[in-house]
Amino acid sequence: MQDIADRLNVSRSTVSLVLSGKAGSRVSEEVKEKVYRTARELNYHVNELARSLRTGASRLIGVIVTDISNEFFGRLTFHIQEEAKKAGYLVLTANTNEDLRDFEETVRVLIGKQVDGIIAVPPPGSEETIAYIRDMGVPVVTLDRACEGLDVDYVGVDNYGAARAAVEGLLDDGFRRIAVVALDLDIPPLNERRNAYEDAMTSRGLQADIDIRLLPFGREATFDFSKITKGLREKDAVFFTSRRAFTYSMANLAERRLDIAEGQCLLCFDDVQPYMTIHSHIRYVEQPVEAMGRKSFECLMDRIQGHPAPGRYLFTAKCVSNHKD
Amino acid sequence: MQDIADRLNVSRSTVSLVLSGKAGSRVSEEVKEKVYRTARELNYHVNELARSLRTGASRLIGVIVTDISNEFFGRLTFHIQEEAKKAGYLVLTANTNEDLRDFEETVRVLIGKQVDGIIAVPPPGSEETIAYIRDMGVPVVTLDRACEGLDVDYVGVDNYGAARAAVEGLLDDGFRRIAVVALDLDIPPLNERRNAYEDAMTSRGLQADIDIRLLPFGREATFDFSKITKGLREKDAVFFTSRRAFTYSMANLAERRLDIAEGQCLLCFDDVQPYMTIHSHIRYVEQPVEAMGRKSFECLMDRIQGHPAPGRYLFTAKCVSNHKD
DNA sequence: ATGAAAGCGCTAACAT
DNA sequence: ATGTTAGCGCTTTCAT
Repeated sequence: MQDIADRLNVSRSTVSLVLSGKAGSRVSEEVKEKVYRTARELNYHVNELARSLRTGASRLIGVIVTDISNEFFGRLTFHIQEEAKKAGYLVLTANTNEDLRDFEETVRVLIGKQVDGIIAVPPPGSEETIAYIRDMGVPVVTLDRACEGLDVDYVGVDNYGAARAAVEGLLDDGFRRIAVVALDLDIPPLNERRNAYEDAMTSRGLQADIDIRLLPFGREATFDFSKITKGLREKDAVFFTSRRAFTYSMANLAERRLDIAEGQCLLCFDDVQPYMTIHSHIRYVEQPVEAMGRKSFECLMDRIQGHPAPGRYLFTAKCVSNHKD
Repeated sequence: MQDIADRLNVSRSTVSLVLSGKAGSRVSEEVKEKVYRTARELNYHVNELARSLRTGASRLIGVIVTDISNEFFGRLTFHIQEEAKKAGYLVLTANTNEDLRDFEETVRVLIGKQVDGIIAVPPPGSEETIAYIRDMGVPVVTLDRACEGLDVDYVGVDNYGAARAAVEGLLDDGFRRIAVVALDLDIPPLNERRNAYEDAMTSRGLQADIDIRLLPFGREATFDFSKITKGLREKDAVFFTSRRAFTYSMANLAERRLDIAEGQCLLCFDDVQPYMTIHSHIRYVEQPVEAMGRKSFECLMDRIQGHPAPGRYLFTAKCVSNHKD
């Protein structure tokens, strides 16, 4: 910058004004032109770090998810990034693997990097950390999972409502003996979906048929899958409360050469469209991932721009089926 | 920092020394202790931006992929991030959607943010941009796709070798009429896989049976899928050159109620393990994603730490089958 | 063992 | 319309 100024016999401030687009009519067109040209010649790039230090805004946001390799979070992140790009922000992404320590550490590092805001999928027990972010004066919006009793932005889906409607749809269509296969993870969305199932069954007087199978969470978990799925063939329908529960089961079914019964209906919370060929009757609950990603970024921008009141945005999810008729 | 110094009647330098862990024996244990305590009391966090400005190292790296919501890239990114975390780096991620302009712009922004290095999946035609990054003095490693004629780090898989072995494996097992379904995208990995197929067929005197179906690239592409897949049922086997080609086809098959022929073998380049239930004979080529992710970060670190010579790391991919016997 | 001072590259009052 | 100056928060050499 000094180089440009020297070459042109103007001051650094003038160059700064021009290059940051804040010149307006304060600098003559002639000088502006020269500055631009010289900057190009010298292959000059502003040092955003220095700029951020001075302005107090890094134009960086942090996105903390459970696991970016999970397609659901991958898609959310993608849409957040596309919005961020338009708004001139860059996105720092990090994974928690549902680990609280990891989350805390990541938050610390992100704040150290002076991010202008954070969008986070809070792992279990992270309420304090979320409150801490907010108290540090860093705008934060929680995604996918709400933080109970915390007045902070939240963007998510109506898990209970969508799951309940889907299960009742099953019941309406004559599927009565419905089992659940779920990841053994204590997080709100999964809990709500299970609760919706239990309530739906109970409201139809089918509490005796409530049947929940838990899949251990974690990659390397070795366990007896066949034991967990024992008797599943006899069910009218199976409700998988997340894509991971579904794909995990499918993969294991394949390995053990088990199969799915003929007229059985498979219901999954989350898009499993590519699996529609597997079986003649699959239904899934489709979350509006793109809208959620966009909304969470929009929320964050509102907060960064000083909007005071946090909001809670609950999206509805619709059920899709591949069944004839 | 000044606050801490004031409270303790020491200088900022002393505080800095202690807090950055460079104190060694230069500061008395007593003062060190006090500094730590006071920092905690005041809830002090170093401003990494200022530190980076001063030290010239941002501890930030950029990862540019095609599309983070694609599971392959999501997993690569995940493993890069886990390595980065260990090494004390944060990762800025961005998507190009295979668009060159987008890539160039992203590179510009990342360099402006003073990233210490970039790991990139280069979109078609990005050789110049890659060279530019390098010439700017920013360490760069290309991932998944090599840049022809550019002496820059590269981490990828032996696409040709793995595809050729997989197709010849099919031929050895008596599948002769093999068709290809591929995304219509001019990128090295996809091209190599197609070439391997053509060469394998030709080497067995089956050039007359070469049959390649192209799927338009891009989300909103509307086209006549059934036209593209016409006659596929009659083939002995179908080779999908990428997961996207595979899942896309599966999704469409499902929609149109088409099906796959009995004894047919489905071969896919990339892990489609969860689909193993679909059909009795599926093979897929499994890329060592974790190793690739780790290696690319390791490479970048080498370069950042001043290692001079770029390397090319070609991983081998193995073929997996679900067929009995 | 500790402090003073300069400076990383930029911006923004304020002055001219 | 342009320049001067101070300073963002930190590190680091050089003195003491």
